[in-house]
Amino acid sequence: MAERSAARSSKRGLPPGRAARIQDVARLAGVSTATVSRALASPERVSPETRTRVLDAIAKAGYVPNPAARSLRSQKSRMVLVVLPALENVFFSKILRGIEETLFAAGYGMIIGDLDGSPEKEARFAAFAAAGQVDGVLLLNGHLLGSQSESIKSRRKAPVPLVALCEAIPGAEIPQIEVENRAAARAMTLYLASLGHRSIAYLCGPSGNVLEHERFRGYCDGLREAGLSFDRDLVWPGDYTLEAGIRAGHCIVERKRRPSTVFCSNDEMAIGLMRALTSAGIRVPQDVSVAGFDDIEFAAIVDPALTTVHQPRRELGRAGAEVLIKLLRGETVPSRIRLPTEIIVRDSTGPGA
Amino acid sequence: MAERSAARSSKRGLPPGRAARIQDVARLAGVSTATVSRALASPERVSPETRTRVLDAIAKAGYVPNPAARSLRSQKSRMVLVVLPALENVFFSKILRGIEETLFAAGYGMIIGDLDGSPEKEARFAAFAAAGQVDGVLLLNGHLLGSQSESIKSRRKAPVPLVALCEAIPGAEIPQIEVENRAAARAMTLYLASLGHRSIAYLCGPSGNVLEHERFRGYCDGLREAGLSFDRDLVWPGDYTLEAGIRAGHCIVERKRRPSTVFCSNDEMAIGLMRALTSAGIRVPQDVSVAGFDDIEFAAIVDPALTTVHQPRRELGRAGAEVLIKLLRGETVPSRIRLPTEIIVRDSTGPGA
DNA sequence: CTGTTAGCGCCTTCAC
DNA sequence: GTGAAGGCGCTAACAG
Repeated sequence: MAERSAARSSKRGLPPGRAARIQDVARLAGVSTATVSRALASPERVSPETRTRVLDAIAKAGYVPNPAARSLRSQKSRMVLVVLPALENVFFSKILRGIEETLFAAGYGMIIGDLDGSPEKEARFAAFAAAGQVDGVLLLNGHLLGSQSESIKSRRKAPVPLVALCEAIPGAEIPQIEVENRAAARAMTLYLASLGHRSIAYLCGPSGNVLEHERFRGYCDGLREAGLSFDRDLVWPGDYTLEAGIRAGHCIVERKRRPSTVFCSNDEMAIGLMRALTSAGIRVPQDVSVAGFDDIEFAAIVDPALTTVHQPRRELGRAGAEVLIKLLRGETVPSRIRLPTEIIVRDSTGPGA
Repeated sequence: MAERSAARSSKRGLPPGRAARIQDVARLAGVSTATVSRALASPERVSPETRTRVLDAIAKAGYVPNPAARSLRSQKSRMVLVVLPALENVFFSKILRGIEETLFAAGYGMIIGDLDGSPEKEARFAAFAAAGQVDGVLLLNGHLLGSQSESIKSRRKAPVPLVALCEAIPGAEIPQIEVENRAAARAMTLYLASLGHRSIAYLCGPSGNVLEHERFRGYCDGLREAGLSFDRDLVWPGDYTLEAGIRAGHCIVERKRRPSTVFCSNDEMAIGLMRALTSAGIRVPQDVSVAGFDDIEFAAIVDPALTTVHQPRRELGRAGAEVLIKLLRGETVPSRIRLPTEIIVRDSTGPGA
């Protein structure tokens, strides 16, 4: 191959059009390329004076190691793939922030894979990870990427370390980081009961969602402990969207026997619900109390401000990234981390009848 | 180097622990590696039967080309760096979505660089791009990355194509995509004037922000065209945060002479402002009208629903990504694209006194 | 402590 | 239409 062999000619000085390579630095410093490499990777293995010469040469040449070459040689990309179901969902932005800052500090880059409900995308991200394009994968989507589940089931070790964030992935033996969903939902239910509410409705997230399942179980736990009976009519379907909340609100308006409080399994739905109620002249919390889950930024801003379960989202992201980084370093990690939540009492909940 | 020469031994069948390489496929199909490569890159240059054999072998081997090798060889990474000032800012999520889907469709991956106000991060992202880790950069942060400005100033061509999104970068000769900020702010100001308002206050974004400057000029344009005089006392400092809106609200509460309407240069501030006003018993829009800018998702949900300027955020992301992709393909692109906005009239604005 | 050397896996020119 | 072979830039093993 002679494609660009001309550029290979070894004159002194830097050809202006071309990025500096390790060779250029080596010549400038009067050492071998191996020494340059070592001066960068393990400075202690190089004599101080040589190191200085090399670093000077690097600065003079404006040398930046070529990541593709590095990665081909070392079989490491120093990149992590973060897979999420819907990028525009505001719930993820703070988590992403926590992930990004932690990865960055450890010298890793973050590649975003937005699933967008498309199996084609999912397959390509799986292939992407399988191809060694990334050193690890952080899953925020509640399930493994198509082919990964097969390779895990078949007992062959996953090609890259996987860590699940937010939504536990049942059956998969990968580290999982999540908040205490069940305990939090239980605590909120108990809190509502402690206000005197006897009919506590529950607005569900999408069925089949693991995280949702946990929250629902927490709600049941809470009812039981408060001595309230479970009423199927008080459990309404939803899907975490504002619209689901609004729909649920309309249902309440039409009902004769209204529950005195509605516990929504996320804030978006709670906000939509409140909006529908107040538009119809039903006062929150005087007529109906409403509680949410997540503590998104706008929970504090809506009127009335929403009582909800606070999730430490940034910490969640940090914890997930930290676990993955440890895994990449070959350190052992806990198989499951559960971060505590906190009930934030605001103005959307009041005493029950 | 004998590190893993053992694994290099060429037996038939796939050693289970190792990813398939192009060699494996070539052997399986009984052709050379060059033919495999061609069958993938330019199928028409390979005979149909050979192609079939190769594709079968690829499927059987579960072969996925190694991106690091590809990228080292071709000097292309098929990755784009997206630089943004603050990942947790909900304003960016839909833009990111538009970017991601467009890049994905074109076969590019998206790496996120969250600036987080840290010069260190900025420097590293600049180095990252300079190192050829990515084929192009999409800037959402309103300025060039440190070293980039130098290399552009010094007339050396930028090492990778750059495209600016959202905030124009003055002086930099790179393609810019943005919404009609000035025209939109003018239109909103005229709309407020058309409602009969004579004292239209303006709550600013951070000073020095280019985008903010445009909006402010649009506000001035609007005042002039409506025959209203500019009043320095009606221009208040802000910084795009909810808190700034709340602070501005408190100021209004304390004033004797209140403006009849406040045009906030983003929705967060408008929402904070409304919250502060209603808490103090000032009614929106009966006592004071409030308008925002951006049309974030919650603008439609707050009570009263916010009148604001809608930005086509997803399209913005798409357009930016498309321009960058064209640039990467060597096609010519317009130096500036301005996407139209739309005034969304909701309930936070009413007739002026 | 430093230099020499052999590839990492792929693509592409050149030759047939 | 296909094969042979070199090298993208770097680092790890080995030798000194």
